[in-house]
Amino acid sequence: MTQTAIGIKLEPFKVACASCNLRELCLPVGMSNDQLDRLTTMVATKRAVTRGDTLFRAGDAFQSLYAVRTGFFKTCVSSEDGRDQVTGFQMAGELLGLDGIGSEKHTCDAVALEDSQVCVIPYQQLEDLSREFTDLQRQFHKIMSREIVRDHGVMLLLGSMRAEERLAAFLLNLTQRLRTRGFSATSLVLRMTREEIGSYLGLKLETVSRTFSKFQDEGILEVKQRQIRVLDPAALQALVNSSSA
Amino acid sequence: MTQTAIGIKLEPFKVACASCNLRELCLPVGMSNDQLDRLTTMVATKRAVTRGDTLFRAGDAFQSLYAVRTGFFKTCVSSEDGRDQVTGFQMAGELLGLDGIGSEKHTCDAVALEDSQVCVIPYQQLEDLSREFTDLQRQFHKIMSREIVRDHGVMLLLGSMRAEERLAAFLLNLTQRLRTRGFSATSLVLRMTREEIGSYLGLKLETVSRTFSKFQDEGILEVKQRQIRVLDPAALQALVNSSSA
DNA sequence: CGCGAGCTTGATGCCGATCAATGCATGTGG
DNA sequence: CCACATGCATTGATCGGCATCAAGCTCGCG
Repeated sequence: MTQTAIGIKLEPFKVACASCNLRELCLPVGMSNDQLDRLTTMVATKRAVTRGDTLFRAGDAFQSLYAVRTGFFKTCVSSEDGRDQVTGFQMAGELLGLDGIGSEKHTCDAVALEDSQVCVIPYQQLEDLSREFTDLQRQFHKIMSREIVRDHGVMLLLGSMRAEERLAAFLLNLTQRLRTRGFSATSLVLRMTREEIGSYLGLKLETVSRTFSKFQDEGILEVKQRQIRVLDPAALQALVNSSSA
Repeated sequence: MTQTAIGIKLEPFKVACASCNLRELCLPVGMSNDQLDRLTTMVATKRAVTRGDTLFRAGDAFQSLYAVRTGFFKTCVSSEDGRDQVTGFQMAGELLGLDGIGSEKHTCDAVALEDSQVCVIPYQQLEDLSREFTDLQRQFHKIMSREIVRDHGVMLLLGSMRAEERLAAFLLNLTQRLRTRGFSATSLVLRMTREEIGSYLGLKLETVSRTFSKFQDEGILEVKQRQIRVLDPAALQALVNSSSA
């Protein structure tokens, strides 16, 4: 591992997309071995991001997308005044930086919530390669589209759900994504603070905390700081599905 | 104009992208004349949608994107229970249907709020053509990326703004987009009901109505049902920029 | 061991939801 | 052309959920 002048760690060794355990979640979905080799060459650069550091900031020139290899990120936007909003939490296999394509500048901050590693995907090269490989093109478009759909889901949550419903939806989403990655669906460690959860869900940290406590009282969760055990997933699901109207 | 069996009006005549007054807002940005001809061929099919009718519904198979040529749309998602949320309002030059790429099914309803016409963009052909023309590829990616950025802005609004700030942001966004299209930035006719505005902004229709009245009392707006005149745009801007914290 | 960041819990207040009535414009059928 | 229905908007009164303010508490770490 070498260290550049500005402190970004670059790893010269290759991690082949073909042998990455995230290949079924990430860009390479559905690609042939030849194509995977080309993709591997494109994403040769890795970057380590220490907990608390930013991968990119709003305003930075947009050059690359990033695929989370290990670790956990949040993205947040902020308006001219101090207001800011967590727009998402990203885990292994998920892409960061799609917001930057439109204006050729990043429009949000991406912050590592634990020590993390990302594959750097130079955008120009991704464009070139996706003109060659229709599967890559298709997959990339799908990823962008799913991000839009995900955002619409968050809008629904922010626009029409009450605090308990929001937190239930958040936890179900997290556990589902962890399960997809082979982790337990019932036991998890939150990587983010109550305040960050609150920002994402449009709630204050006290409300998040109270709602965790309520869920615990009701036997839905076991909460020990950031250690969460889901005792009654069906109850969470019922909350999300129960129209408050 | 012909009429198909299922009542969709198809217009056989061509409207060339090259001579469309929306070409600087839509897909063709930056393309050469040759490329524009190919694009024109691709979007030969037009479709008319009567006020109140849906262009597509959640669950419909995804085949095409749509570019609004004339008229006005809303898109809305709904959860299994009755809850639903307006996720956007689309006017001339804007694309509809990006949500469908990810799952090959549409995930929201697109409803015409006035009699409208759209250019049908067969997605498969768009993929093919954008492998040929890097400008088209680039522009398409930018449009998707901007949709993501727009959604993040809405999340910020829903997550951290109060009612007045939301409505002010909404009005500023509308007037800005109208200005881009050569319309007055001060005088506008709302195409949507108070309830639809409320759904988009995460407010009840009564709150929207009260806030309009408040703005009128304060001399910021003149409100006559759906006829709006913006008397003091700076006041709206100040509201959006004033951190409530 | 003591500091501090983050979390919990309580008391109070406010913004926006809810419930309810009225007003206003458009359209329809007698 | 009027009577009435219908959909949308306005306005008022009340209520409730979440924010806010304010203490303590927990745990990791120097």
